[in-house]
Amino acid sequence: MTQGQSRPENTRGLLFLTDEQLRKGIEAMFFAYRGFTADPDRILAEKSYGRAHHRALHFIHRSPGTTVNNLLATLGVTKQSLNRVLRTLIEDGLVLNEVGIRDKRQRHLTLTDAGADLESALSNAQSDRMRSAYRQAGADAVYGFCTVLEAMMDPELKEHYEHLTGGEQQ
Amino acid sequence: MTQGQSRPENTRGLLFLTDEQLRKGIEAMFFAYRGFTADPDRILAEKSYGRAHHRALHFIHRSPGTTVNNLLATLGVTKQSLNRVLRTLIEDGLVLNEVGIRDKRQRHLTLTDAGADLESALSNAQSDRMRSAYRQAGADAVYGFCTVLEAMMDPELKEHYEHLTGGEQQ
DNA sequence: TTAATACGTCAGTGTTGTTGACATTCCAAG
DNA sequence: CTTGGAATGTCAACAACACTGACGTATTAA
Repeated sequence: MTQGQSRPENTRGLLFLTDEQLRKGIEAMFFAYRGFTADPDRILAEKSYGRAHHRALHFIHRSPGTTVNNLLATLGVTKQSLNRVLRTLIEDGLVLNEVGIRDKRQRHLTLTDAGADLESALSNAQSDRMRSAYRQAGADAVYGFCTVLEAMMDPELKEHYEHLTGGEQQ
Repeated sequence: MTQGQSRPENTRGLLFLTDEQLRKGIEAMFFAYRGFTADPDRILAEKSYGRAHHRALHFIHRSPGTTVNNLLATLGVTKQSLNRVLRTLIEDGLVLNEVGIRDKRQRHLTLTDAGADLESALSNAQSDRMRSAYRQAGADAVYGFCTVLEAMMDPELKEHYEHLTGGEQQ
């Protein structure tokens, strides 16, 4: 905090928000997201992968055995777009693609050891910055951070976010 | 908050953070950023512009008369990439490009009335969601939100962020 | 048997980013 | 006044990642 955001005041139960405060939040999101992706991007560039590969690895790690359709809905891209990424990951031996048992149309996606290694390298790079930011900001700030982010999500996306924590998937 | 993030505990002055908490923050950033850009993206799609046009309009609005080099540093892209975007904005009469007086090599960028109109439409769409999220989350959460985001920025980017608030630009 | 689902793929297109090379204009230092 | 370098603009080529539309193939379910 060098200059810091002035704390919005709560008058008569309704939060008073100036344009300045809102604009500052918008710019904070822009600049912070750049920092958020910077570290994994450097690792990915070495291996000539992109952010899309990172996202796929992350969510496959998070929900091992997930199906293509599940991943599609979580990532919010078209199957053609995801397929391009998945194909290279499978060819390179980072992701396993297994035909479903109950439903043979489905393909279950899992990380191989190599895939888990890369995912973990990317995840660590990102987590390091996140941890440092959390520690700088303090416990209460972290709680507020997540609360605002959750309130900012599209309701449909928020469901995916919450499902991940529940740990379903099949 | 349906499930919510468990509040990290502050033991012996050092914030204790589980992998789960960090991962949740990472996913929150991912899903929230999608919501963050969704509304302006819809407006931009109608006019066959992209996010890059939005960013350019935003920062020109924020610092009227800024130079191309200033904008370049703030946006963190190459001049070729920015030039493509600026050219269409100038051709379409949304941005004014004036040769500098003190230094005639520089081009000073300003929004035209039409440019200001579009910028304001985009900004309002984004601010509406931000305001709603802020109100849902409450004043303390907003303060924490900005604090963590600022701690997440690259130091060099953070300077740009802070300069904007100071309101410099010659 | 038929319709719908899950997946993959081919082809084309658009936005946004990147390098590298090169020209122009202009300021400032020698 | 010449020259080096900074600021700007432009051309070409390329890559990542998104999109649409169309088609094919299993497989499941009605």
